[in-house]
Amino acid sequence: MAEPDTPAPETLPDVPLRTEVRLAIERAWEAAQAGGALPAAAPGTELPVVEVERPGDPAHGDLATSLALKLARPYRQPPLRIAEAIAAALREQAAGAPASPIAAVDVAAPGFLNLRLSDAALEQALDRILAAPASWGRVRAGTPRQVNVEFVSANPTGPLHIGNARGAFVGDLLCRVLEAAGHDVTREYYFNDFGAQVRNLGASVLAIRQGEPVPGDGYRGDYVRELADQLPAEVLEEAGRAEDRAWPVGLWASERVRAGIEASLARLGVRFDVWKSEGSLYAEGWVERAVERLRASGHLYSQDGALWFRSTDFGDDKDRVVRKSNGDFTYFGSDIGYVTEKFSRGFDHLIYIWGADHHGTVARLQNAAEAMGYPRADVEVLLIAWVRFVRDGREISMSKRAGEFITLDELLSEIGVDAARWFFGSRGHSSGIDFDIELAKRQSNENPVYYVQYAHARIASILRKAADAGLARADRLAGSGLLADASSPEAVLARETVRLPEVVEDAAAAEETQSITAYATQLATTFHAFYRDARVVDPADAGRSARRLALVEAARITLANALGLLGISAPESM
RNA sequence: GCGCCCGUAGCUCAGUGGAUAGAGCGUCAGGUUGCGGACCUGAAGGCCGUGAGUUCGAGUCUCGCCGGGCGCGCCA
Repeated sequence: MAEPDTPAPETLPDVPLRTEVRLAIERAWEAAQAGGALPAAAPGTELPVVEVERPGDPAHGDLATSLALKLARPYRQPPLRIAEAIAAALREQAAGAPASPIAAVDVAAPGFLNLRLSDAALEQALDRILAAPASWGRVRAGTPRQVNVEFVSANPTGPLHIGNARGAFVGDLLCRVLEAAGHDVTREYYFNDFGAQVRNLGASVLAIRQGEPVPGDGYRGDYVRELADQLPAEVLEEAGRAEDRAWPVGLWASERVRAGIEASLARLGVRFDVWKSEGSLYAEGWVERAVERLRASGHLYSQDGALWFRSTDFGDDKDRVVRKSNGDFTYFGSDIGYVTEKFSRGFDHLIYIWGADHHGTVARLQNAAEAMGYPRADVEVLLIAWVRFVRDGREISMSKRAGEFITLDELLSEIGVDAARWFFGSRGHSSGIDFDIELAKRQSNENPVYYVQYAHARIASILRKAADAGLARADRLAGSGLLADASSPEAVLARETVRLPEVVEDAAAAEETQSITAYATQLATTFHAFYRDARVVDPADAGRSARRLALVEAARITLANALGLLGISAPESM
């Protein structure tokens, strides 16, 4: 086979190898069809799409597809025969294209196509990592979107507690993954500066400041006392003149609390692009206009002095009140205005990250969006399952009003940001979690996150050792013969290292991050095995050392970028 | 009662309809004259809640049942 022309690595398209292989299979399928090796599909049957997966057993090659099995019915032919026909077309294709990523094609019963990647393709991928490390793991989305992700959105009536942690991490991780997959993401925090709870907070602060008892449904907790102590004289004076004394104090207090929340989130590495206040939706007329839009299209009616949305027209159990008989809009009314406001900013996809206890309100939001003419699928709600926080076997209450909750800041001082990010990032958002604080503290030293970070630190140490020994890394692996032995430690590590873009692609498509933590753990394991079997720094063989240095540097970059995607640090030493 | 989510190893959890169901922790037995032992090798441990169905193929899809969680306001 001729030496393939290697384009400058920085100009290589960031197409995962898996995607190249999928496209090759599609072409082979078409060729087999056109060449008469495959019959016409039986009428009325649906043709499958080509899916390529990593086989669990390395003996089955690097990539595999069950396409032939799925074609058996439409083609009314044994799957093995179909597999052979596509395999033949693939081999012919690869023979005619020296740069083909496919080195070998095998057919396995009952009809799998098992493929092995070429050394040249793997080496090129490694060179691409070394040439442009910062962008490694970023992929081009099929259809890039302007995505608005709204999360946390806790009312600024008290500091964030550990119950808010999951939503904060899940939201931030999702944003990072979507960005890596080529989408344009805006992180948004929606907060209530408008309703009764703000006044309630103000009344509580005022009561404490004036030495009166806190109202029965008021807020307690140390932070309320601190606010009372810090309440400036001018706000107090203003309250004294106001008809509703709690209101100005509440506004002042909630802004203080909001700023505190922003600072807490910053310590988690979570930053928002937009802080949107509910009051601004009214001030700018969004709610009124959205309601008018629903009215004009016949989706509203009046009853008992209230204004109702015909949610049942869209399959809801009951209609929903938009404006109460006292003239105030409901929370749902604000939501309707907010949807239009978000779309007006040019987003084509909205993601809301809500606690599972809000699931009952999902349908009405999507129904209203649909009624206003927005695609239902572009108003997506991810429900985060409940985290049951336990200390010494006893559930911890998270009530702000009772004031006996654990704050986010306290949690992080106990287990650390990296461990917390890993904990939430490695679990699906829809399963309930029991979180035992004491257990988490004890296990934080055994946390897999340190295993991955250790692998990174170990490579960094090797690179330092190599520099001390005056060994340089190879500037190019393509054509180096590094992978000549397919069962060598080098080949195993290389195959694992080049997978990152596929993992990112899958994570973004699934809107989950577990695949990334799982991959990072796997890559760390593969590296540790490599470390055991292959000495990198060896002055007696500078050439081999140079190639291995390039390989472990590619693995290091991959580990660092995988951790970076999760917002987790990749230390040079631990 | 209705709706949504969940049920996988002792524990905490992964598992885009594909080949022998995985990881970490825990338990047990081992490993270092050399680049970091926060490491490595091996073992034990599973009727994937349960019963049917769809499929060439089901932990994954459909339906029923059992168990757990959360909702079912002119609250936010």
